[in-house]
Amino acid sequence: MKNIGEILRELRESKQLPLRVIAAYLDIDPAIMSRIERGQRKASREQIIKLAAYFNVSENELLVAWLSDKVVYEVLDEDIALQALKVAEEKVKYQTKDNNSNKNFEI
Amino acid sequence: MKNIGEILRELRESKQLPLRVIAAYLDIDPAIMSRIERGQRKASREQIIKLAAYFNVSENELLVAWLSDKVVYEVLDEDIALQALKVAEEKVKYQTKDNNSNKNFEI
DNA sequence: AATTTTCTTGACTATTTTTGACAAAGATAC
DNA sequence: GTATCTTTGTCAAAAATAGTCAAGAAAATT
Repeated sequence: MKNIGEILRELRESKQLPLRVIAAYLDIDPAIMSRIERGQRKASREQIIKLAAYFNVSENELLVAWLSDKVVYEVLDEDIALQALKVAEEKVKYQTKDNNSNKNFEI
Repeated sequence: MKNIGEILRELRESKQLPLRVIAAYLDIDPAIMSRIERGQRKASREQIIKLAAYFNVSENELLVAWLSDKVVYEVLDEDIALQALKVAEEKVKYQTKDNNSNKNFEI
């Protein structure tokens, strides 16, 4: 299962493009793009969407890879990671079924 | 499924304690504790641990409630939330089985 | 092998987010 | 109706994030 950085690097290399070109497209420094591909920086949601369009790949797939990476990063050093993810799933399911219960996530 | 704020509030009210007391124990302003209970502020990991000890409840359970809330908050406005959580689970499982593969989560 | 291009990294800055304090207003309890 | 408790708005400090720039390392080209 690839993380978003690996995916982006493979997409770019498959087109034989230098970081410079992608970075210019996103209007950021190549240094940042390098770090994103190596998993040292997080891409923003908007950057992922632009990249999906650029590479002409499924926006959803790319966003899932990106968001799941963010989640993994959030729980990674916890040994209760899996437990927490399962509970989070329950909470998300519950919330989407009953839209009224957004009550306590107002942060 | 209760979120961490509800849990903390119920614990406190079951002991009939004012926010002031818990806040003093955590060395924060009661206003902050109020917001934590109402889900408007995130507690820190350390605060949760202290509270588990204070209320004499399972630290693990409290941490799971807390961490899953954080995860839910991270994915909440995405309609790919569930997909992302499932992928995140896979990634976490994979990572713990093969410790070598921390490679691309170095942020 | 030398040169050019690309990539990576470290140091620095700016911006945004988070965290907490304080005070005032709103509830509740007595 | 006074006192206590809770909530909310605003502000400042601290921390986290996102970016630039430049120098060195690696890779590709000639």
